[in-house]
Amino acid sequence: MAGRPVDHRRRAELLDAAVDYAAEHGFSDLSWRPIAAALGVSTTTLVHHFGTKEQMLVAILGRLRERIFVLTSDRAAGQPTLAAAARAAWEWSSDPQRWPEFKLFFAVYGSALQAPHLFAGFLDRVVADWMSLLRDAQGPDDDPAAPTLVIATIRGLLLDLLATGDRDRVGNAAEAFFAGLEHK
Amino acid sequence: MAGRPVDHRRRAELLDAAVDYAAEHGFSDLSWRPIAAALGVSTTTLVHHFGTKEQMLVAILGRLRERIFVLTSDRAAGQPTLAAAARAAWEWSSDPQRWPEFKLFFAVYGSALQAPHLFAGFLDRVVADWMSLLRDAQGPDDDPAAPTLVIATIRGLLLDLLATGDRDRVGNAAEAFFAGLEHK
DNA sequence: GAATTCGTAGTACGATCGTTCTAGAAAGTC
DNA sequence: GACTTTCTAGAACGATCGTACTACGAATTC
Repeated sequence: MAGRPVDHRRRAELLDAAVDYAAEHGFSDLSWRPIAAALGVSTTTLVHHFGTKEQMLVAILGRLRERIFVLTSDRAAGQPTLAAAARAAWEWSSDPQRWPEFKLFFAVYGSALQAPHLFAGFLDRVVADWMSLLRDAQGPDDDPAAPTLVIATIRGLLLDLLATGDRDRVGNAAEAFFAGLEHK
Repeated sequence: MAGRPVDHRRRAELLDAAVDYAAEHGFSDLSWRPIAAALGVSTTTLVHHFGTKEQMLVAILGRLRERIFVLTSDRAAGQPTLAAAARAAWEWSSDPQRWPEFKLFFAVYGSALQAPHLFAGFLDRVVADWMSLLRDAQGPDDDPAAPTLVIATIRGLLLDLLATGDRDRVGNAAEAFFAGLEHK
């Protein structure tokens, strides 16, 4: 009865490569053939592993969100205060090495806002994940305004940084924000 | 020598209709034929007024940025303090009636981050326009950190609001931010 | 009214799109 | 080795894409 077993590792490998490709070549114009060519496989292989193109987009965006969240939460989780967690998250996120990934993140975010039916899973978790992470660092004060503000500010500053590349101005603004968080 | 004069009003009319169409149907999958059908014209007419599809995208995003900036600056300009200007900008921007326009704004923003060569004009002005607006309200204190933070926070809060629709939580966070701005 | 330019539409071309079909090699169980 | 399922590739399909070409009414100058 059994036959060849499903190779989950292979799918994960292709998915990560697809995320890298999307970060480099953009998210809005993805199509089977160029991705397949870049990954050194046939389009049939991608179709076999991901189904339809829509399903592949959902898989890419899900993996991207997971990658960013896991890496950021490694740095932000376990911090003693909300301000410390915010500072840790910012310092990791604002590294120019992360820029392609975050440009892709905001491209996906924007697309999701205009196609909520397709990207419902992304929109559901894109704020909630971070809220629960930050509220762990927040301590007994359970006012959701503070973590909401931290998420919004970090993302807004990233949008500025990615658009202008002005690390000095944006970095100073971030520092002012964290300082205000601590003296409250 | 002269012939029929160029009808600039006609182009502006079509462009505004195209922006409305993009706000309703999404930015990433725009193509001549569906837009033309929705606007009740032929694709040839659109090509005639806008040139190539890339040029039409640039025109759409330019007009969108202009529309949002003009309308917001009507409310924010002339405010006595930075906090007042920020509050005015937020109160106008967060109105659910504006959501489709801002979803399009962030979709364009995300696409621009991944195609900076195409959307350089957008990226150049998307922060600079607001900086100059807010620094007028800022008064003698010319530290760019404060207006940078205002822009980032408002945009980050909008991202949250548009993704979650949670007006209470995001509204409270906005209020906390403005209160902090005033007592500084 | 002749000449010229603009606005609009219809048609057609080649390219690319997502997807399906067919087929064979690979990796398991019995 | 027989059997079954997965993985991969190639070819082909119909649809849609951006764009160029042709043509004609509208608006203006001379």
